[in-house]
Amino acid sequence: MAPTIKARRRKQHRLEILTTAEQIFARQGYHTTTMETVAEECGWSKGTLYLYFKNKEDLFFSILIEKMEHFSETLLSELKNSEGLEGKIAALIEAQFQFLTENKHFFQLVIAEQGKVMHSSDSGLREKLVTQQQTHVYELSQALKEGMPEDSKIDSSILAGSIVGAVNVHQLNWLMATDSVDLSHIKSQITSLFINGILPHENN
Amino acid sequence: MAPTIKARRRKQHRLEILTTAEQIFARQGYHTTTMETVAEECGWSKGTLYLYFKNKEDLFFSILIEKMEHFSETLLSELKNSEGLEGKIAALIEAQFQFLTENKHFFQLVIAEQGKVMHSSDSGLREKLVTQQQTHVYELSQALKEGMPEDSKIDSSILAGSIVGAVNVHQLNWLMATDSVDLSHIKSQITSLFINGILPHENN
DNA sequence: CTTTGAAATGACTGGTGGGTCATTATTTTG
DNA sequence: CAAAATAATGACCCACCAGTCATTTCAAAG
Repeated sequence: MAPTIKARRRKQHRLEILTTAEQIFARQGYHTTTMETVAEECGWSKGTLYLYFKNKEDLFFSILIEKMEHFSETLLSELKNSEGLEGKIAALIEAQFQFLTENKHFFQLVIAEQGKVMHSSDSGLREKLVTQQQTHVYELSQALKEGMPEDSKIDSSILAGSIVGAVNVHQLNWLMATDSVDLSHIKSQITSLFINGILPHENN
Repeated sequence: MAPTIKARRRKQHRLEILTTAEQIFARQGYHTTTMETVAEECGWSKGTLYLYFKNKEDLFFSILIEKMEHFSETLLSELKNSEGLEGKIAALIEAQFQFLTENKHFFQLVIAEQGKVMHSSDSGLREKLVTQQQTHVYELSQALKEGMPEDSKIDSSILAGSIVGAVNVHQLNWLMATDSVDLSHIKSQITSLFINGILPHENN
């Protein structure tokens, strides 16, 4: 139990760096952010960063991977607690918007730095994140499937992907918009859209 | 009429550069592509590129802006030629996938380099492209509106955005996938999803 | 064939920023 | 308190590349 105290401080420092770096990367983008800047904003010196992360890419991917895990777990638990396909879809959309408003910076990163992920020089890190994202959508689709009849003609993975994509676009709009956007309106519209399609129905 | 011959050659050269650069940017990403590489692949020398484009960003944004225009026009004309909301939605989805298969590189750029656009140092170019993208979705939503009843509860701009987003996700999957993906299956699933929602209906 | 001006070249430069490591500060241990 | 171990520092190095410009090539005109 002796290492606990030192290890704990290390974890804490690491987390501080991750949190600060996340904000800066989100604000300035990966390439225009320097390790020097991150260090300053953290209150450490540049060299110290390299005691916690192998290099700039490692720092960047650590942010994405660790937060993505949290995000994924949150969504899945919401899905499991909801009944029926309609309920699950509503919960999925709701949870994504909820997470967005609490984690603006993270979403800015995910959306803006897709290219950084695709063209990373560290194939190990890239693979890890890509796999994680695929697993994420797969698990969503499995959770949705639980609410679907056996003989449904709907491909649950396409459904999951479509919902994620539709939500993403509006999240991006919201993040970039200068004027205010009514998120709850968007939320209910999308939900109704996926449940009812364009056919005239009673609205929620 | 004397300048025509020279001007035409210039246009032609410019286009060759744009086309080649598009491929390289798509393959390697913006930041890992050097002007030297572009020049080599074009069969020109580096200095020559600067006779046609002010700088690297100008080259990059020119690709996006000029092709986006083409893309937008194509979609709109397809929408105008389709009857009814269902027809328009089907046409929109169809046209996007069609354009995708004919312009892989362009979509890779659009998806991967969102961050480059957001964090560009040239605010003029950035504004221009962002406005263009907003206009694009707005025009799509107006075109969809033509097929909608006056009193519809559906917000056409949210509908347009959602379709674009849903399609994007699957396009991204297709672009990154190592194994083959059945695009036509995805196409018909998405179409049916937006028209019917998740409710059991007769399928197309 | 010569002249003239536009087009093309590519060696060179200057700024940048990731990553290192010898040195210094701090903490722990004996 | 001293010695040893650990943490933190930041000046420095160097690879990289966008952009330049003096020089050369080419083509058209006379």
